[in-house]
Amino acid sequence: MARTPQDITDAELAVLQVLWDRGRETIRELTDTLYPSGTGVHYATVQKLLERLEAKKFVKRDRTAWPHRFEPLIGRDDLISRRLQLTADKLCEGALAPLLTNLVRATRLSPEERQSLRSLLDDLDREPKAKR
Amino acid sequence: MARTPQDITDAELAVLQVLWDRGRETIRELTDTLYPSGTGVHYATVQKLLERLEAKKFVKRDRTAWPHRFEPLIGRDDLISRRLQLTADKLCEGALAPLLTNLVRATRLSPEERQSLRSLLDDLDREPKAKR
DNA sequence: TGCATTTCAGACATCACGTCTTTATCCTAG
DNA sequence: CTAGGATAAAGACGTGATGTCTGAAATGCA
Repeated sequence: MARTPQDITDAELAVLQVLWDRGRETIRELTDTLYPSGTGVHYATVQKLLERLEAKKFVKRDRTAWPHRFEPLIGRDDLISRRLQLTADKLCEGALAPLLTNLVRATRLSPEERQSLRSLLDDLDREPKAKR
Repeated sequence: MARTPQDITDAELAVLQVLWDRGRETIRELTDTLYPSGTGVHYATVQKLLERLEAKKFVKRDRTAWPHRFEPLIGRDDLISRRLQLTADKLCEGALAPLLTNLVRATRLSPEERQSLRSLLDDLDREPKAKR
């Protein structure tokens, strides 16, 4: 059984999280955020992680700026969707509905959350094929 | 950044899926199912995967039977829940609600599915702390 | 009792992934 | 314009996860 590498590894995700929070950042800025007490050894690590993320089209590198600036090409929601689909593929033959049911049961939804979920469903009723 | 091993690997999951379908099985039966054209080389592989699953408490080995019989200790829904929580931990600080919202948006819910989801929510309104 | 099957313990190869090293390139202070 | 510091680029490396396989001991059956 072939081993399938992860789409985004944990270390890569840590970098991505900072990019989601802060937007356009340089390697130096990212390194300082990720390793506040860093001795400077970690710069190359962040650099390599960004290089891999760029190769996988998850971040964009602006080479016109100096030093280069990086920004995410994938949003948090996009990644959530992707991970959910991967889970569905492995456990439900690709169907998302079982995940949905599971979540509704498992989540301790507050009345407010239930209500907002209902309005979300109402929205979907109203715009069956709208772009959002 | 420490690498965290998976709870259940892909190969282990393949074994577990058969157990979910068929219930109590021997290594031989599982091997024949997983490798229909198997030359018998795979027996030990399945054996090792079951050994690891047992060590992680995901399957139970009945040593009174001969040959030993295995059955799952974790259900498909349990694993779905676990994987969803892991995803939430990595991407939403543990909160499941964002996953739920994401799914409702992403899934092409038919009107019927929306309706059954609504009644599920109604159930939750009615039994705030019931056992199910 | 002999044989086939199963059990058990462990070895092994490959690869993912986080980290580090080295060299080339670029900007800027003086 | 040059020297020095920072950055970019390419690659090497170690550890560990994971799938697979080997060999020997144990067990049941003909």
